[in-house]
Amino acid sequence: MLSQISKRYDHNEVEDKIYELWERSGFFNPDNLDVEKDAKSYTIILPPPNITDKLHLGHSAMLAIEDLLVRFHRMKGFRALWVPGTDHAAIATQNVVEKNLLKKGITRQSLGKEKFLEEVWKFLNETQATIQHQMRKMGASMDWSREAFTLDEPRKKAVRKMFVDMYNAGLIYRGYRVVNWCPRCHSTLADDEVEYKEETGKLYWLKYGPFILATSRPETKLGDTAVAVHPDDPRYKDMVGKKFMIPGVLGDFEIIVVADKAVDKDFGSGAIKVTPAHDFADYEIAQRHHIPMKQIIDEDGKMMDNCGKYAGMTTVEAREEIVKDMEKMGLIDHIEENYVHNLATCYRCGTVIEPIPSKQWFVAVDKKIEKLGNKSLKERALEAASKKEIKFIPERFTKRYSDWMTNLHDWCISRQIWFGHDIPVWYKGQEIYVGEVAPKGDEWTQDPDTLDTWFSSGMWTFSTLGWPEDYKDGKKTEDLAKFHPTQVLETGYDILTLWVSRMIIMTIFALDEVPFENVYLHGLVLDKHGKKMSKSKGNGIDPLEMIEKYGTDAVRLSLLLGSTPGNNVRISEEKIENFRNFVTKLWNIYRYFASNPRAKLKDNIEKDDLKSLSDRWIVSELNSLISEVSDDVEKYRFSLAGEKLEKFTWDKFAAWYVEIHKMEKNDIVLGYVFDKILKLWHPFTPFVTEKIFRDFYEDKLLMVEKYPESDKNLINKEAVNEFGALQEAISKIRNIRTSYHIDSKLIINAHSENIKNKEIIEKLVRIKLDNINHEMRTLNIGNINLDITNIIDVQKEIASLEKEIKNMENSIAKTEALLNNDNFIKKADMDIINQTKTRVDEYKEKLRVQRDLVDNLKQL
RNA sequence: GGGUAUUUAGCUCAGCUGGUUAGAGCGCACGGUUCACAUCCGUGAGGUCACUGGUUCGAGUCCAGUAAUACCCACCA
Repeated sequence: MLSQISKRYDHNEVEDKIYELWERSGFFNPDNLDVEKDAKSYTIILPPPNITDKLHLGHSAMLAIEDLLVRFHRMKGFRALWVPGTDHAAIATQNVVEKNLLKKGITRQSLGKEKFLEEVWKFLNETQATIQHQMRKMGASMDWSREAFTLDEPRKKAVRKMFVDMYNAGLIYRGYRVVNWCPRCHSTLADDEVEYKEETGKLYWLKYGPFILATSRPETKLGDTAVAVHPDDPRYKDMVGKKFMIPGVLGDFEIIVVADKAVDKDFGSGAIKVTPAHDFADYEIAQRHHIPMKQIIDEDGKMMDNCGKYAGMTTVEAREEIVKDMEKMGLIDHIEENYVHNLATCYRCGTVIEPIPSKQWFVAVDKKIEKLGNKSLKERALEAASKKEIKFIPERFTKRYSDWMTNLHDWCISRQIWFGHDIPVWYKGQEIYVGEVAPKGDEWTQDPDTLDTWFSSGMWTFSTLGWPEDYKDGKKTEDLAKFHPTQVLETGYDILTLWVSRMIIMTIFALDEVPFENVYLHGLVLDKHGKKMSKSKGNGIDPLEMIEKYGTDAVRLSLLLGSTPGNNVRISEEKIENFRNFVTKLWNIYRYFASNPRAKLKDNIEKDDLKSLSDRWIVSELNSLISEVSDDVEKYRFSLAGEKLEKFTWDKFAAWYVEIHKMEKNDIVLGYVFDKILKLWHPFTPFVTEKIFRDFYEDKLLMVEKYPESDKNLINKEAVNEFGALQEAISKIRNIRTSYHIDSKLIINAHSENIKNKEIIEKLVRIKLDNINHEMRTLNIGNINLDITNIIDVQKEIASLEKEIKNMENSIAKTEALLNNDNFIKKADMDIINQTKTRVDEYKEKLRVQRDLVDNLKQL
């Protein structure tokens, strides 16, 4: 059989075929799984990647983790479902397509909406196909029959219904407000889509009628309608409530002085100018004091017609001009250079944000409604976390979520871009119609805006599971009943607030339940220097290239091991290469195994099948491993689980048991352990394990085999201890061989009065054991006497042994002191005390052996 | 300004509820290739677990503080 098995594991040859086999089997779809009638479902909805680009290594990490979870639970007998999909990423996609078109000299406006959208769809069909291909290459066991897109027909329908329902419940309203406006994207942005960048600018101190006050934006003076001071500030007490005429570059204008606690007495002069239309804090002050609003900046970020000679300038141009003019008029007190402050920019394109007033659609997060038990969306969303209906892994993110949710303002959901979900609202003069389908009659025009991309992705867990069809009269049916709430949302911590919190809000409203029971947050994938991978830096690692070079299994392992939840992972090609070596190791174990024509995988074993110490030992270790690994995976400790598996496979099984099998030839045990190894590894490295398994069973799939259960009866502590002693003796002899440069081919004579495991020792350390006590200079290891005549440097060996003896004596002293400590005896657990006692006995025994050894050497 | 995390071997990182002589991979040193595997095997060197206190019979692990680093949130005119 071995001759037919290729010497190398050729992942490129194997992987696509295996994936096709899985896909054709239909088992990605839980409806086809052969599970118990009352089997629980296990659902993960894939966080849909943006169709703006192909997948990067961060996505690969996400896919590796989710596939691990899904495969694990599928093998555990769950109705496992993983729904794939992609996100239309409204603004981001529009920007990418716009940029591409600009390279050809075409602008969005010149194409017109319809033609432009055609270009967008052309683009997204391509990237979508690439993404689907990449997911398959990662081995993702997703149910493609349920694949979704945030902007396909079913999702459009769901979004429309959601909007209408929320509107009817009074949670969606239209308001005229100051919003974050990106003059480049020509659209609003949500608060958390704004990025702040530090900038060194100037702080202008203005002579402002009776005041002197500081501002970084003197051009907004044209829109000022008030001055605000702190109510307790004695300097301005008498001025509150009075009106003043302020000299300005376009003539005098009137302001009113108001007292508001938002003002910081200690900053600047303690008085601030209020520009309600172009500053959030000012807008809020204006609301509280009923101050009028005067808009001076338009949607292009330019000064409006009411700005006299400054009209048409950008804010930056206007600032320079106005400052010049104010200086001429003597209105500038002084200018502070190098003033460091934060600049609000658009997270998609980096353009400076202008706060401007605008009519937009909002979701009210603080409004209490009956449907939510007279609570607000915010209250219910906070409850979900505090009542642990949703658990965060790692737990610390609960706090981040709650803090963010507590400070949430009404969510602006309308966007002035072309690509996205249409808003199901129609206008006829002053009349407004909100409904899932357009009202009859020609005179109605639909709202030209589209919805924030998070509105549709916020519905992702249920819009993909048949909502609204599978939800009648508050009852879930079909898929929605079977698979919702989902078990885990696995995603990067960077979108905890952007996305996760919105899903919670939307789902609570639509279904009166949480979207998922657990939120597992993985870190960012960084390069080996801890830097973010990016195209511009050229430090990115392309997942497909790595898969091609090292195989998917190796790539998956490099992303799963050596990391902890919520922490960033550094990855390098060397790391991937390393795990490729492990996959090769697994393959070589298989080659050894299959070199025996009688080799068969064995699902079960009887105690009688265990013939030797080695058998009892490896089977015991295996069964301990099974329960630990299951437990680790269930508790999201993938890295730990993988490391334990690796250690078992490489160090225990390959390095020890397989070597011993060459002598003992217990094929049953070998087949049993190997069978379990393949199953335990499958969720981590699905391809190589499936390939090996299929070589034994043409008509079965490892993917749907039962996950191993630990059999406690096979755990044998004595065997583990005894084998440990054997390993130690062998290591010691090997150690002696290397430290004294004994020719590796030289077979050392040795004798023992009571030889156990003779063959193993002889073979593994190249000695010849007999039980006749010759007259020879010997070195005693355990109960083995090595004939070291003329071989070793006695003094050197004594010195090294004495060092060990000293260490051992220290350990004994420390442990005995502990045992003599009354407090320890009184307070420690009985188990711990017993363990400690056993330990001290073991130490003493070792010490005795070593002392004998030294005495023995000294006599030579 | 507020918050969270990180700090363990030369490098990258594990270490779950406090309890053996703190681990892995890479790198390094030495030795090894007919016998599954040089993408390998064997042996070894290398750590005051950032620092200072505290709680405890017992601290890498818990608490407080300090320092460095990273990130998040808020935004102040």
